[in-house]
Amino acid sequence: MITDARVLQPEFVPNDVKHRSAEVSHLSDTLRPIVDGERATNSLLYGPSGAGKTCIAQFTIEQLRENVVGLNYQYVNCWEDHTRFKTLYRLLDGIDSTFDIHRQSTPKDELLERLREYDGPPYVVILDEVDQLQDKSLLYDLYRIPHITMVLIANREEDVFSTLDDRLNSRLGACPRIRFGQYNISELVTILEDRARWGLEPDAIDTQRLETIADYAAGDARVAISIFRNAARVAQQNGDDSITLDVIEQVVPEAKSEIRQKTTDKLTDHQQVLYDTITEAGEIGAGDLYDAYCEAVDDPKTRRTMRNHLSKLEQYNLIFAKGNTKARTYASYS
DNA sequence: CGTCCACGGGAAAGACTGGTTA
DNA sequence: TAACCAGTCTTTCCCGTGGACG
Repeated sequence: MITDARVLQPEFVPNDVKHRSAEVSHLSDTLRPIVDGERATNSLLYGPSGAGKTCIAQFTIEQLRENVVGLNYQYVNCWEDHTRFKTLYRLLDGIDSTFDIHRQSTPKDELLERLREYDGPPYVVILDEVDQLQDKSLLYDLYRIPHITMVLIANREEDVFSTLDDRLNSRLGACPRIRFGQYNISELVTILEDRARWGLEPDAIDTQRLETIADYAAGDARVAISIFRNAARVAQQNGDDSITLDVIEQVVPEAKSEIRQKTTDKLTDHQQVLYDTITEAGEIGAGDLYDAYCEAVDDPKTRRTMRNHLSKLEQYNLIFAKGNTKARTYASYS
């Protein structure tokens, strides 16, 4: 039933994107100077998850590459590479300059220096989840490298700018910001229709079922595609020749938890214990939480480390904190 | 109103890890 | 093989905050 599994993958970037033409043209206008060999301004894409930010950034740059010979670009997920070193390393990787980098023999700021010395074609870098970047001064360093153009991506623009210092705010604060809203049901349906046409046999799924999926996804294209992919997989395993309503309803929970799972997989054991404890308790204060945590693990870390973990969990949108000082409590989503 | 104190979070020193070098 | 080192994680130290309590 599945004819092309690639188009069902979340990272698949289609040749043609739907419902985002305004955003695409805004971003490509911003990047246009590169076509004429001039310096383009940096930009920020922001909006809720599953609104198409990453997809549109990659799509637009792919388009740009058709017009600019040798244009280099690199996608960096600052969540996965949240330290200064890792982000820089990945940026150098995008221009194949990592071959002789060793921690030992490479002086401290050799990585940045090498980026500065790069004199190839223009270099467009996508910094996804840029609010997760540990050391924001890296943005300033990158800002000062003329041939690098940054496309920043975040959920909320204030997450980015509130953590920048003054000099960065005055520089990046003026950059074009492109807002992405949630998709509505019919937009999600057309997105899924394309994937169905490209990746499934004809008549494997009808519009009504796609609407059901879109409904469950609540505006999040990532969730929609995840439900879609899982439903197709289960239907194929069952030997069905089409995706039934039952199968869709069956995979909704696992599709949604799949996305959360991706997050919790990145947690350390100690962070996982904290997260589980909070989820179990529903809502818990810092003192009780630390006691429960010490009970649950053999070698508890200090309170300060727990606070570091908690703020990490909060950044990951796994938990949220209510109140500020003494009366603060932690609770988990879902 | 002043004191107390649990809490959050910045800064910096220290510990750990895994790969390099002599 | 042992000393070494950069990056990263953890701890220590510390200060500001704001609710509780007399």
